[in-house]
Amino acid sequence: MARERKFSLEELYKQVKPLLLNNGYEGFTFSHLADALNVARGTIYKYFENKDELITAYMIFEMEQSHKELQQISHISDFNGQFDFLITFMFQNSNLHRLIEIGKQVQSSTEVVKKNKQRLMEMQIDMYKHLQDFISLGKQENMLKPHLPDTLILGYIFQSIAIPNHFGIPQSVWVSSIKEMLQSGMFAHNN
Amino acid sequence: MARERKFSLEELYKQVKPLLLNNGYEGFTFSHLADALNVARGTIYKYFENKDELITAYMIFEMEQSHKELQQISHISDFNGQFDFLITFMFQNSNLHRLIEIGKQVQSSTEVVKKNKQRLMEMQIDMYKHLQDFISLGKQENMLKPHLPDTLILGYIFQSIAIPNHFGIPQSVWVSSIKEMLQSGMFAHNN
DNA sequence: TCTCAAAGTGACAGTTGTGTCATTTTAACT
DNA sequence: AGTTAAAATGACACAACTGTCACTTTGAGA
Repeated sequence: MARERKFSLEELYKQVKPLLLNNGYEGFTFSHLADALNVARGTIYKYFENKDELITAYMIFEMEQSHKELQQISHISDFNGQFDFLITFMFQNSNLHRLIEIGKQVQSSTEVVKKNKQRLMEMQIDMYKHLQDFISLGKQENMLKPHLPDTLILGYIFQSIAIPNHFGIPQSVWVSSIKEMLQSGMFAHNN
Repeated sequence: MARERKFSLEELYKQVKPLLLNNGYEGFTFSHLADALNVARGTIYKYFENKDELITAYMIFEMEQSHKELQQISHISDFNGQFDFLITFMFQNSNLHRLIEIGKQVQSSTEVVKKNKQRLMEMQIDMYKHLQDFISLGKQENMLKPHLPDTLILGYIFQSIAIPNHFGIPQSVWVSSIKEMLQSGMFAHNN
């Protein structure tokens, strides 16, 4: 007996993404989203109590996809393969980073929001565990410098996608340069 | 015949900084700032037409200080000295980065705002020139790999300050690890 | 001590966003 | 064709921020 919905949750999330990335947490409004969905603002309140609930729910959705993708890393046996996989993963999920930053701006208000934030936290820890295994493998195989802090190694890999390519250097050059930089740094080894 | 002012521009800027860093562009309001200064909101309008004008003016103020500091780099003759100087500079100006990001959210509206943005742009270019010289020197002295794009090298150095030190690794270890990472990467050179 | 202009105030009108809810629309199922 | 419950709507009350401006306060200088 139910009337057909004008939009699915997936469609909604798809609209949320650019709005959130372009306007940030504070700049994101139900009005904008309603416009993007060609729907009255009130309608969205049928599915989400408020902005924080919507945003955290969206983040979980986005995270779940990335998480699933990243899990594939454990099916690769050698370190070099994992390293390549991780670089590719990063470039394919380049805005995940910014979304996480935006997510930090959500103040836990409702019980639901608290639960969502909890869930997100768990997912991040879980992802981190996978990456930790990657680092461990690298150090075990004597591929990574053992004295560098794990968190710095991971941080470096993740930050590298955020480097702005202002001068439009071709993607292939850019990516291979980043790989080289991560592996052996910027100093010429002439000494 | 003028009455004494309740706050100086410097005092105002000092209050702007945390408000902007904590709440972002959209989250920054004249009300908050007025509260922080113990002043009526209307008072601030005596000095700034609107939010964009205030924020860009503040950015110029902040930039000028960093710029002056960075200029010292040209007094250092050798590349290694400049490299060390730059790392120190970055850590002392760790939020400059975020401020520039926030600055990008300012839509040019007034004529004054446009001028301020223009001025900021020029300062950034000027700073970039100094850094460009640094890279050139490094390549000339055969210290830096000649095939890596200059903008990537610079980007890499600047991103490194943004790596979150979640696990509270001691500052000295952190900084020296970052230096090593930049110089020779994360791979053990065992082949 | 008086003057006066700069500094500061707070009330007003306008805009934008929030959350609610009584009402209307829709289509699947009798 | 009629029923019905989910889906959608849009108006309402409220809150926060913006920009303006007539007015008040203040203290340096005549």
